Amino acid sequence: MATKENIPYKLDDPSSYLPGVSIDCVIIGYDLKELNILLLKLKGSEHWSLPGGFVYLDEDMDQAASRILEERTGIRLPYLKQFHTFGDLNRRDNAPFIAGNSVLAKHFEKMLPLLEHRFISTGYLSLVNMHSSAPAPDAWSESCAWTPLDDLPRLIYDHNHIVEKALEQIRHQINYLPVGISLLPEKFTMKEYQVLYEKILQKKLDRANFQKKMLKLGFLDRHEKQLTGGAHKAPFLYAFNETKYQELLEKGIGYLS
Amino acid sequence: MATKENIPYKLDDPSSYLPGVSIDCVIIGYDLKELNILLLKLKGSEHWSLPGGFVYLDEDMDQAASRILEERTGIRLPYLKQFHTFGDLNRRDNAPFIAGNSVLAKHFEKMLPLLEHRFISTGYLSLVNMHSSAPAPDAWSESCAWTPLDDLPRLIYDHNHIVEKALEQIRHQINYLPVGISLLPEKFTMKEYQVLYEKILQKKLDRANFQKKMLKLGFLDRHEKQLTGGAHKAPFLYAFNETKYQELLEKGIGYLS
DNA sequence: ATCTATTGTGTGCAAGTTACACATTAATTT
DNA sequence: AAATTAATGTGTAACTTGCACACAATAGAT
Repeated sequence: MATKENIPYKLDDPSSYLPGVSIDCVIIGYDLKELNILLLKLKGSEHWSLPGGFVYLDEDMDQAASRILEERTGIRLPYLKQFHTFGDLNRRDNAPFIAGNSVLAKHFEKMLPLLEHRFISTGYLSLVNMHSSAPAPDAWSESCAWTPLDDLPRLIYDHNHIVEKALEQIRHQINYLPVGISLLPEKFTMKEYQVLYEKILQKKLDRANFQKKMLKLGFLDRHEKQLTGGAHKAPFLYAFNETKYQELLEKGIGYLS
Repeated sequence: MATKENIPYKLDDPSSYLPGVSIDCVIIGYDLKELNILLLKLKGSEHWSLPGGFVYLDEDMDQAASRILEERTGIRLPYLKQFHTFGDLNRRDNAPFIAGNSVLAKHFEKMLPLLEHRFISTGYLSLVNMHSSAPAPDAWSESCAWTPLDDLPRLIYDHNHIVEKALEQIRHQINYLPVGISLLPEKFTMKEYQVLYEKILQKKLDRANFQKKMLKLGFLDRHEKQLTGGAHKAPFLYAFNETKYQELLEKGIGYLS
């Protein structure tokens, strides 16, 4: 596999890359308040984008997705799930960062041939714990930050569309994705777990039935109660039994529609 | 949209195409006996492949899928569903048709630059009535034929893998795909409908429950009985009420797992 | 000691799933 | 022409799941 480390000279050489094909990563995090997405702001520009990049000539696309994410954000995820390929002719229409950005232009002058010609993009998806990883911008980017999904800015290219498709995918596949174990801290209350589902599915769930359903599935270990949470009965803390969770995930977990 | 008709000169000019990106079509048919897939055999070669091709520089990928299918097989389908993109480095390893095929080499001599360099492929899927369309091979192909899925030959490149992924997709999405209306003749017996589901899901279903379930959904119109079917009670013939079927399809129809 | 807000569990009913049973009937056999 | 055969159409009982709401338990506030 080609990486920044073992073949560093390749980084800004367009002939090292497969032309016409790029990858964009939709990385979703959760801070117990709202869903967030990892975005980059290009240097000398006010425009945000998904962390993306091109595929090396001697590299599988799935590997490229992990490498690109790590290079651009510092976050290492061994497994990203491909969800859709975006190939509309006009997908790069909204590219305000290219023209008239001298700071940026210098930075990837050499890469311009790749960027100027049409390329498609394959979207990759992952759910991560926001607090277990510290995003860091790469050389092209001014910042790399978690952004609330409800408050998404206008992104470059068709990246807003890519995010929408990713969220559709998550909603549709929620029973087969490790939403709980990926997005929650090690220990959490049932309420917190439920609210996560409500944020993803964008609808209210019945508290009593949610609790019974998840407990019945048997992948949650109950721990001690968390006190000083307010003037009311204290909730138990729960944690995932990772083995059982992964087993059940293959058959589908939780709320269907 | 670019087509063979309005810009014919483009056909074998590599510079008309987006490099690095191809499309392969998985077209599934059913003859009331078994599931079939549409394959091409290249001229002067014993090797079969999926109908595929490259994307014009001025063409959306979704449009390209329809155009490619029509150019290569004569079958016109306005809508094909993208299901996965195949980007492994070694996906074109099995390419026995390139070396030492003089008949073929002459035919797309000009296209060799596109074929020689690495390209990824996006798989597109459709379900069609085998008997309502007559496949015809293009200039590069010796034949274009329906082939039983149980009896699939070794295909070029990673095309066997692409077919597997497509079938996975069909099984997984069966409740949201128009399997019945696409694969059955206008009128059919409940048994025939059930066997189709059994072929796709690769498991036996309970006859009585299948019948009641499908009837209860209300998208089947019952017609006269078909006689002379054997020494037993004659079955009714059914037909789809297309409006109701499409309505219900969005919410999901039929057998889940 | 009482109140408050939230948690954990129980209950009833509707709906769906699953596995059979049974009556019906077109064509074949006798 | 009557009996037989084999598959169809429908019924039913046991079980599970989904859904709405009730109620008791309780940590901290008053």
